[in-house]
Amino acid sequence: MARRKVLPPAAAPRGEMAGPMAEPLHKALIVRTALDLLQSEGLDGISMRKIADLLGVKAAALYYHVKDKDELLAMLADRIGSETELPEEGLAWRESLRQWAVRFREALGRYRDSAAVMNATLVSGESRLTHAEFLFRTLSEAGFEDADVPWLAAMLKNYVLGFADEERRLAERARGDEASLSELETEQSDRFRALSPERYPHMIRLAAYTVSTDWDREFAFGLGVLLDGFEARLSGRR
Amino acid sequence: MARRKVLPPAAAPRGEMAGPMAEPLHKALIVRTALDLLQSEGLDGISMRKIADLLGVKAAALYYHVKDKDELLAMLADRIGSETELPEEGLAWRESLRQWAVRFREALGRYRDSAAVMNATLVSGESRLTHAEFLFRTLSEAGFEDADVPWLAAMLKNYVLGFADEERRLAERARGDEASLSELETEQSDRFRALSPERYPHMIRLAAYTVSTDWDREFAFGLGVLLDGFEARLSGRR
DNA sequence: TCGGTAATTTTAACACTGTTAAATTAATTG
DNA sequence: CAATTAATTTAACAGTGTTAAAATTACCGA
Repeated sequence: MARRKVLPPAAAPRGEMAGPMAEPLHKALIVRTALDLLQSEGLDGISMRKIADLLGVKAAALYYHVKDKDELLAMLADRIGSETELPEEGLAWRESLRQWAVRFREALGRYRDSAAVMNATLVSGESRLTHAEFLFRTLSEAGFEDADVPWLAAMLKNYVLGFADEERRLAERARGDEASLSELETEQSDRFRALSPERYPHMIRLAAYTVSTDWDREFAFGLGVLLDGFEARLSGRR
Repeated sequence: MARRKVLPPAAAPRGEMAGPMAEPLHKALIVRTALDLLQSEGLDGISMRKIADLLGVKAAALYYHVKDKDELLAMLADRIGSETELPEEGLAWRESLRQWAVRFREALGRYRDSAAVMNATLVSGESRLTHAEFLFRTLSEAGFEDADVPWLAAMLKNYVLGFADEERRLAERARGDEASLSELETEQSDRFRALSPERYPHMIRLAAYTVSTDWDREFAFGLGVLLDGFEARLSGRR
């Protein structure tokens, strides 16, 4: 009564990274499939049953390899984070942090709802811990006070995550506007047309800048602002 | 076959705020109940059926007054936000933004998972729009360039939300550690004991600062850093 | 007061969700 | 080949958001 055969004999080269020598194959396969599903359906579209379907397996089988859906999501988050390469050694702290932020955002940009996935899970995996350690070390060696370092690190991380989320939100709204444009009459941003110009004059005036925008530029801008703040705290003041 | 009687005749004074003259009573009641549930069970514990139970009603009844669970959550977010009083007129921009951030955080602190609720919903309600308008106006009148204003506003908002979320996360972990302390042996922070000191030396050294901490002080610190960044962008550079 | 209409609420169901225990099948080892 | 372990399925539980149709309640004019 031949069943499936998810790479039973071959595969699993073993020893490429050694580490805990842990699970050789299936866990990674599940994560990869879940990542595909994340890409095509978004975070809300991820369910154990759908992942199992994609693997040609019943949902309960997943629980032999994975404890929880939470654990699975944490693994997803760690895989996404793991695509961020740490900056080379020896850079000035500001440039080092800047590069990290840029690359982290790039990694987030490669997957749908990635920021939401990161926010929904605790830091526990290898790669995310490594990143935290990098931030802590860089800030510490830059001369920031010990008590401040964790908060500065959190600020930088949250800036990137917040920006990525904002990006997604606005992109989604843009998509929604397109849809309602070809479906019904409304010509510009649905939501903004409804605003009373007397109550929200500045919002209406400035809304344009949030629509057609150069994301890379704006990300760099905000990052510069934040790092300026860091720098102010380091030299002089306090 | 006498049924309930959710304030049928009396109540609904009408005219206290006029506005769209809209729904007089039930919508507000549902929101209030949902807010209670949020307080006692957290965001994950909120379900239409539980809200209905608390009201002595079947779940489907809610859909006569409310379109969606999403709409309901958006109303929750707006109610939470509405407890932030805007700073008085005439303050310097920095002090004005500082006060807004402090008060917004206070409002978030009054409800459980409030940051998550804000993040899970689009800005659409009265109060959140008013806050956005306030930020836009303040930044605009402070002299920041039009194109930058929306991003600066987003940064400030995201800082407060990110901090509130971090606060909740760490508080939750602290609670988890207490539990495992009285349940099993582990003496300090579960998660950190497991970290290899050679891999994550800085994290381990600095972890202490994230445990027993003065949240108010740290919030003010980060806020100062951020506003320093704003200031640097305004005077001098660029 | 009665009857009809409109405003609400319930009943019942659909199509999902995460998760577990027990039974079953496949693979591996002695 | 037999016995043991590994992996998967079956079946079920308890819950989720949401909708259509039926039942009920409230209201309002005749």
